[in-house]
Amino acid sequence: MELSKNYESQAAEQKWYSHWMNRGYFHSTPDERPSYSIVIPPPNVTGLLHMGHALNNTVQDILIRRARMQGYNTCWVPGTDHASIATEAKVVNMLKERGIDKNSLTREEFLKYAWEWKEEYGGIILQQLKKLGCSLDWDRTKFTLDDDYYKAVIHVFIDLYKKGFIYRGAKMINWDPQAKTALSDEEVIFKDTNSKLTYVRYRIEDTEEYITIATVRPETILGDTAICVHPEDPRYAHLKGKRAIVPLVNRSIPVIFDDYIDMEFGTGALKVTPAHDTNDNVLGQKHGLEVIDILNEDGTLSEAAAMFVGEDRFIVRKKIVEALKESGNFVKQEDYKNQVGYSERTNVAIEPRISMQWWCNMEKLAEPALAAVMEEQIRFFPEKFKNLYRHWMTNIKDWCVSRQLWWGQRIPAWYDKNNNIYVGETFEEAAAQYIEQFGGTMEEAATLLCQESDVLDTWFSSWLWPMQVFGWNGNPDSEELNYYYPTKTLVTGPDIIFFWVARMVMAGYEYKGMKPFDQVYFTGIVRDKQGRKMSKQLGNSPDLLKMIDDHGADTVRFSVLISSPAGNDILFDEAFLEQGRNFINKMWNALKLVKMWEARVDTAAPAGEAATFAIQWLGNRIKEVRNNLESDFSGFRLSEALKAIYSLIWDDFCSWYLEWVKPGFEQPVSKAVYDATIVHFESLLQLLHPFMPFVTEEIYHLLKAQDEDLINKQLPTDNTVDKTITANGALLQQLISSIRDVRNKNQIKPKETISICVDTQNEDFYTAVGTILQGQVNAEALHIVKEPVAGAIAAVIGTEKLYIQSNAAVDLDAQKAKMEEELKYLQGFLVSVEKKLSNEKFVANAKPEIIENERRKKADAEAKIKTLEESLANLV
RNA sequence: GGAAGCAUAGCUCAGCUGGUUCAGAGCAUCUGCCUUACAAGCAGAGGGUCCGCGGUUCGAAUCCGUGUGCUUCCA
Repeated sequence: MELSKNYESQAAEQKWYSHWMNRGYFHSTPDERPSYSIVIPPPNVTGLLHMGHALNNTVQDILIRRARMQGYNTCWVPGTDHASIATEAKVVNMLKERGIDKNSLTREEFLKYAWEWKEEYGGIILQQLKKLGCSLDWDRTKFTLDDDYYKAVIHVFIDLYKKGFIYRGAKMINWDPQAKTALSDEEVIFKDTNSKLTYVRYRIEDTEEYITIATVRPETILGDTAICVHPEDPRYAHLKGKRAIVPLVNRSIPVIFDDYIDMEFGTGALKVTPAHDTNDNVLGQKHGLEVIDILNEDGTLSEAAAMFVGEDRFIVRKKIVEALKESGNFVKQEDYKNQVGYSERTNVAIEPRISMQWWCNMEKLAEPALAAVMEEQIRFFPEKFKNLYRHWMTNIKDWCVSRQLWWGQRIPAWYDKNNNIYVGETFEEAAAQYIEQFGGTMEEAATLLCQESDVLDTWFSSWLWPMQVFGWNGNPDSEELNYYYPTKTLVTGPDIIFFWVARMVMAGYEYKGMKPFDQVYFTGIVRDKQGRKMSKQLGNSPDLLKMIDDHGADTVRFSVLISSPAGNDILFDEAFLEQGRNFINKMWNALKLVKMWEARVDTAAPAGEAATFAIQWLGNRIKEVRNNLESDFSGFRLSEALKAIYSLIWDDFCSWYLEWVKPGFEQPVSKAVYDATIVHFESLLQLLHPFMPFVTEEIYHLLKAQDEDLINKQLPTDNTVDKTITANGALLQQLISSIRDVRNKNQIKPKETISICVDTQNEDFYTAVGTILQGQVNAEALHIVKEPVAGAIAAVIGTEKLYIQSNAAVDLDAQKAKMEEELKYLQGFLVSVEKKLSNEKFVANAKPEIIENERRKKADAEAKIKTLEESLANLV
């Protein structure tokens, strides 16, 4: 078969993905094997694949593919969440384009359009994950608004309501005036904002005295219901019991005293607007202040403001300053930097607002969830996130779970005329409660009761994800659920540790009595070269699909992973793509070499001692790396693991092994060598497969006709390493490199042959691998000697004394200098080792293996020094 | 204002339980090679007071304290 010059990723990726799918390798059903399950962090149904997803999902795929090769029954569950706000915004836009106003639609009509949108555009991201090579169990694809899922969420809501955790109440919330919905604290992003601090004076009632306050939100003056000063502030002590007049609206408000006030800030006097500021609200409650809500739900001023009614809050902020100037209440304005909350979804400034919402008390739920992480029943990687988690869990606040939207699980509560609440799975259930209390028929109840129009926060559904994807609701002890739950590993970003991770742990303990996962690996955040977070606004996020088309999924996976140390942020640079491409090219060329040998296999030719050594050496190196991978994986040091495999393939296999066993030009290759090479190549591909699944599967099948696929090939468990062989390999490498260095330094042309003499204690070693050594340094002869060789370039490698004969002029001084430098270093080294060994405290305190190691170092150094000294003495 | 993390080669970063076979990788630089798998390559080389200071220890890039600089989270 003719191989193409380069690996062609597109064809191979399509071929293998559909092959794997057709064979059903990704699908899992419970069996006698241990399970290894992962639930995908469900991407937003409106989402498109970006670098963060690429990292996150590549990591999950690596874990799943490796587990599959280790004999686990692997199950990786895909799905999306309905993302209330984001989706509703998309649908509203779609409607706008069609000339339809959302407000003209009934809820049912709107939801019809929403589902239409979801069917057409939702889940694009799942198709994109296929491109990336993700081995997800597609038969299990879940959506947080699926019927069973919807019911599960409603069930949990009702249960928590009955337990008294969920309640309805008017509180200060974060209001998004664009999406016109409440947001949880976690959905608000605080940003440094350039504001203006406006100083305004309020006249003290019945006097000509004024008190000056400073505010960044002068428009809220219209809702002021008090002025507050510090009780110990001498400047204002005389105002006790006095009242002030709100400018423009001339409302009389009390001057109150509270030590909450920071006397240093501004003028030390604060205007209090309980309806529009969280802290003011607390003050208002404490002092029994009136609450005047001057804003509408869209951020315009309401009738209660009495001025600027219907105008936007930001416009009023400017206009009111003019009005204050006219009325003589304006004092001054200065620039001021402060933190302003913005909606995570719509990016508009959040309006603190008092609003009737549904809340979930979290304290009880948090207890077992906190303990689980602190006591490491659930392990966090990196561990530092335990602190963050603990901090949040011990300061947990009630969760605002209602959203003023239509897309989502509608809160199953009905109200009567008097706002009594009836909660039930269905209208009938709720109505029955009403009838029991007040009598009447179902028909009558239907006209009297109306359902809450709000839906639940999307996170209120995704916190059930690890359970409900396995059909928890209605069947909480199914074989299926018990087999896959708890899942093994959760892979997610630290930015949703509160939104999602913590809440899943709570739901897990509350509803399954068990943790949802054994361990959580928090990946880093993908940033651009300049360290900026990748975002749509900055436009610094590369088009991932284009990248996959251009470079291949394996290359993209490689580039993302190689730069992604455990849990640290990664600075993505497209230069990593080049490294990945070159790596694939390297393997492809190795394949070409092996395929060239295929035609020249000689069944009669013996492997020979040298090639046999090379085969054994590489076999042991592979085992060694396989051992190390174990710990890299258990600590999620995936970039380290990939580097180790990369180096094993490029350096050990391609640069050393293949060169060592390579037959001469157009020479036959021994069948034993050929077969062993194939086996080694396969082992290497297997190690790499989780990281780069397509190219490895492709090469694996091109190597020879296979009766299984690489994706399912089981990793060997015996990894006992013969250290003598690996040490001999290292020595051989060192000899080769050193002699090549000598050639370079002495400007011996590559084609010029040399002759080597060696004074050694290990004659057998040279008998075995001498041909390799000669071939690698272009030496026509290799002799064992017992005496120094005159006129040769002398070099000492460890305890081997080498003499290199060539046509090049011998620079004795240079050699001498080099050896003396080496000797000096070794002597210094020996002194430090001896110092240690003669230190009683060291011998008493250090671990035995450390001491043993020091003794070995001492003997080693002494032998090397002896050899060097002899060589130096003979240097003439 | 509270908390955490980071500071290692020109650049981007590894370095897991303290111990000279760990001071390392990729890119960049220099030298020599179009050697019949690979110039997307091969063979070599140079380059670092492991941020400053102090401490613990027989021993510190690694642990502790402190200063400086940067980043992030929370309020």
